[in-house]
Amino acid sequence: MSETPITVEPDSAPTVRFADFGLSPEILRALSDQGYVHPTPIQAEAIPVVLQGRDVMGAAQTGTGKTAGFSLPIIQLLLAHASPSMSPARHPVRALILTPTRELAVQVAENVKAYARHTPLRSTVVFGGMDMKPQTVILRNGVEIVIATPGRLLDHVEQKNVSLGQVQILVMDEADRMLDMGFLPDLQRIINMLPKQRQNLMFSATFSTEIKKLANSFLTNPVTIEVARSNATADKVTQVVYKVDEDAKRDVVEHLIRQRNLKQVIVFSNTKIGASRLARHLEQAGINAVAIHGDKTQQERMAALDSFKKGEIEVLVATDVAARGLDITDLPCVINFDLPYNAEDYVHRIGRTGRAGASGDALSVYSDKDERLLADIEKLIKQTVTRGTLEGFAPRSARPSRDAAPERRARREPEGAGRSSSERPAGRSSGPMPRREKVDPWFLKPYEPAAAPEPVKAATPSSSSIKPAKQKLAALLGGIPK
DNA sequence: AAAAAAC
Repeated sequence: MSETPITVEPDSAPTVRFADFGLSPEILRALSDQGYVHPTPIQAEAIPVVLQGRDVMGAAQTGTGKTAGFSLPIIQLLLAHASPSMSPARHPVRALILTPTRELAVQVAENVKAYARHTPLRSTVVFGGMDMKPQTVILRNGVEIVIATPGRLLDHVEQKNVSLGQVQILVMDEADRMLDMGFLPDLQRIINMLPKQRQNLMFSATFSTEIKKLANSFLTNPVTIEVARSNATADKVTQVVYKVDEDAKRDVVEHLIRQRNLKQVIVFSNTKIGASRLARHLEQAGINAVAIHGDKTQQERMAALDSFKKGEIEVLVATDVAARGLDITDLPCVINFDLPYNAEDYVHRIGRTGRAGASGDALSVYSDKDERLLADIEKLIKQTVTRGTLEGFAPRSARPSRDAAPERRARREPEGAGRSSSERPAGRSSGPMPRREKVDPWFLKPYEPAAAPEPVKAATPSSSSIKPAKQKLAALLGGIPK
């Protein structure tokens, strides 16, 4: 058979196929159902190691195919090794996969279900914000694989809907995110319920000191798997930042969406309220936009994601609930309405675009006060981001925004009073005043600069602000039994 | 400083 030779990278390994791993015919059939033939790098590395029963510490980001990297060998292991015959339960939980967000749990569960579809293995997903009852029925009927967010899983355990005493394999997905989100105590409680003898897989986007400590405390002699850091993916993403007046950010985002005629874009906001307001602003401007964040009901969150994926919605305005994990593929563009406080999150956010070989744009708007955030980001990604200029954008002069919250509008001083936005106290736009008695609202007083524009403490290391949290974490980590 | 996650 004479094939036209194709260009191959000089030292690329011979092409591996899923069929080479000794996976069962049922699993291979599920893969071919989906048209998968060749594993991604992390799958090629992880599958054999997991099949050997080894613990794994994997550094991999979303979009690398890590879900299949752990779920395929797990399914294989569960098929190959029968459930312990002593088990009183007919279908004890044998594999437990924990994720930091509900949407990620759903997504992982969909994958697992698809890969296991031709096997007798049952799986289900449990997470908060939804009725307990349907989950309870499924758990009580018995499942081998559970995908869960920690809080709701503990709830089910307490109600004796599920027992974790037979778990053979534990997966912690997005472990760094779990730590960020303060899941450690829950994780600790869950881990204490599992058999001491088990296989552990931990995946994390970063290899921070905290993650290494966590790995040391509950992985046994793990194999470390690391695939290319996402900094490399940034090559395909064209990044531009626009410095604008803080109060003009919403209009600028609207402008960018119109100017570029964007039909599928995620806009990231640092706050839930900011996301809601921006979505409403865009809606009122005639752009089909929906907000997704943790204050929305689970039904709303799922509906938003669903209709965005279907293309019914053009703009998804999201908090970092959507920064990681969500498999919204190949977006042409991502916009940061706020620069993220964690530079790492910038990488995750822009990772929503420029995937699978496609190119993408990551646009960010920021204002004076965010210079430090931008500097942190550029330091992390080791490149300077292009400063863009807005063409054809006409700022509306200090126009009171129509969509201000009613209570805010009521407090707003009569008439524009011709005060430029830069004169306003910094706190105004960042949230409502504390609802306490004897309020002495700023708008009743003549304006004075807020406590002298904070002197720039050049000597302060950027990590100082998160040190207390780190110490607390270290204390907790020390408390995990080996 | 804010986000997420159990009721």
